[in-house]
Amino acid sequence: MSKEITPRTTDYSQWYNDLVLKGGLADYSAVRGCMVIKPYGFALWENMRDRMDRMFKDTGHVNAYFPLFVPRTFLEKEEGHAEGFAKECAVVTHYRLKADPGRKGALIVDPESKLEEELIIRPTSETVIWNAYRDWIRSYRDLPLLINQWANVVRWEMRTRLFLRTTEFLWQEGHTAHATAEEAVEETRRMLDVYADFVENEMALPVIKGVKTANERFAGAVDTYCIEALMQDGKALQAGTSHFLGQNFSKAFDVKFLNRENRLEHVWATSWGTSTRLIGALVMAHGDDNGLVMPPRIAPLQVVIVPIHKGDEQKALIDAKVHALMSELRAMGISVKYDDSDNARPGWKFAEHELKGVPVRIALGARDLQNSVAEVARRDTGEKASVSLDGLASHVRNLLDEIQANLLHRARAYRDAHITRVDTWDEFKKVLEEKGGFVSAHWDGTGETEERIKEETKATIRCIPLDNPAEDGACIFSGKPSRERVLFAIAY
RNA sequence: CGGGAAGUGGCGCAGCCCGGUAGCGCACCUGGUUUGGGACCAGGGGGCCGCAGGUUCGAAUCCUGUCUUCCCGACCA
Repeated sequence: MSKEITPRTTDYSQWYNDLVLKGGLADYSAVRGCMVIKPYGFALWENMRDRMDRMFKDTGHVNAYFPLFVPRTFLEKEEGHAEGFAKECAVVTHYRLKADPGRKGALIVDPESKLEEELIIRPTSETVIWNAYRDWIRSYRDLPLLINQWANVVRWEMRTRLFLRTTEFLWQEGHTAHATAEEAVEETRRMLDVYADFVENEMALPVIKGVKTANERFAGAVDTYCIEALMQDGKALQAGTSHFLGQNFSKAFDVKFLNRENRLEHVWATSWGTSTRLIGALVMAHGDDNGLVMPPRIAPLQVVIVPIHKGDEQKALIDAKVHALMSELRAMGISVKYDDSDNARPGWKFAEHELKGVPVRIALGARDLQNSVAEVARRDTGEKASVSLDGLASHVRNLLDEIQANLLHRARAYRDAHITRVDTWDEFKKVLEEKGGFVSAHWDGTGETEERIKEETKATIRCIPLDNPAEDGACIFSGKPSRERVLFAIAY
């Protein structure tokens, strides 16, 4: 079973699909636009989820769960929100089926079961949650309310791609309520930092923190902050968002609290989310033509050991060494698998584990045993080294750290090399066409200009970086004065 | 939702034009030999030909519809 992977240079999209499908992360399903997350992909998601969940809890948040269904009238309450999501909602209109009188065994929607009010399958949960918060919040003593939810959501997209954009996807959404705007903004920024921390340090993906322009803002938000990552094809991908919602939802759902002065005020809100889309980012940022490359810290499997032997006597000797090594590694908290199945030969196993992106592979043969060494191969660079069995476990532990650091370093070097400062419209178009990546350019601050640029180049403003230095200049498109550069890119 | 392509054992494909009841490689099962980068020999199992209609004595093959996927566009995390 040779699993050919389309090289990136031949067809980047196909390469991505090959990695996801052949790497065993996910599969297509019988349902349009929906995918099956397979055990290997789900193990990855679980690792990501667990790390993030810990970080949320460490910053004072608790988990809860709200309904999948949103009454239509809820969605209507916040105007911007309603407009933003209306076009991509799945709607439940009936609650019962019945036998089709015309076709034996067939079912039809029972027209008698029409719902008085349609239920929307949540595209996000602001409305149901704020409707509940109204009853939960009375005074400033109830604040801040810091809640997160792990859930699935549905957005009826026209065109789907595994992990990057599917009709249903898994995510986490934090929804917090605060007594003051300052506190809510602080929360928005804190969670953005948590995301950046997670994505960079666990996923080894460098991100740029920034603010969205009005055009790119979340429907219903006052400000949308984001982390933007760069993929190997030069396209940007939004890896997480954190919104300052102001009082938009508390006003829409009439959520008030008594402040210390005994006066009623609307509360201030935030919401923030990351999704299984991050897996797509991971695949596209680190993968190569041999398959996936998993960052050690979230890899479903960190180390695989492959025995190489002739006959059972040799195998027994290798087994003994391997079992000792495995206990040592496990004691260090490292996940390890002994791939001693007899139905595949070493070469096949090597290729398979490379496809799956296992960070470290150890091959142990009779020859190695004689020399008290093992062959240690790292997935990120493909390098192989002969390493003494003595102290091998701690060598591996260090190597995992090194791989993690190298992946981040490599991705950062690529990212940094693909942030191009341009000052003319010709340059701007040229860089987008020929090089890709982020283009740092002056912009006059108007939505019209942003639109025009998008029409002509497909590039959008990914963000206005948070640590952006002030710099006087002229808008790349209109020539009007500008006070700072913003980051453009063609995005996923 | 428009334009293009594709759906045949688990995977990759041939067969379709010219209708006659399905084949190849890999994978799988059994036995044996093997094992340092995708092993070999022998034997064997597995297919509603995406689904639904229609034409026909007979449909993988012709016709109609429909579903799913890919690529490219318009919309979005």
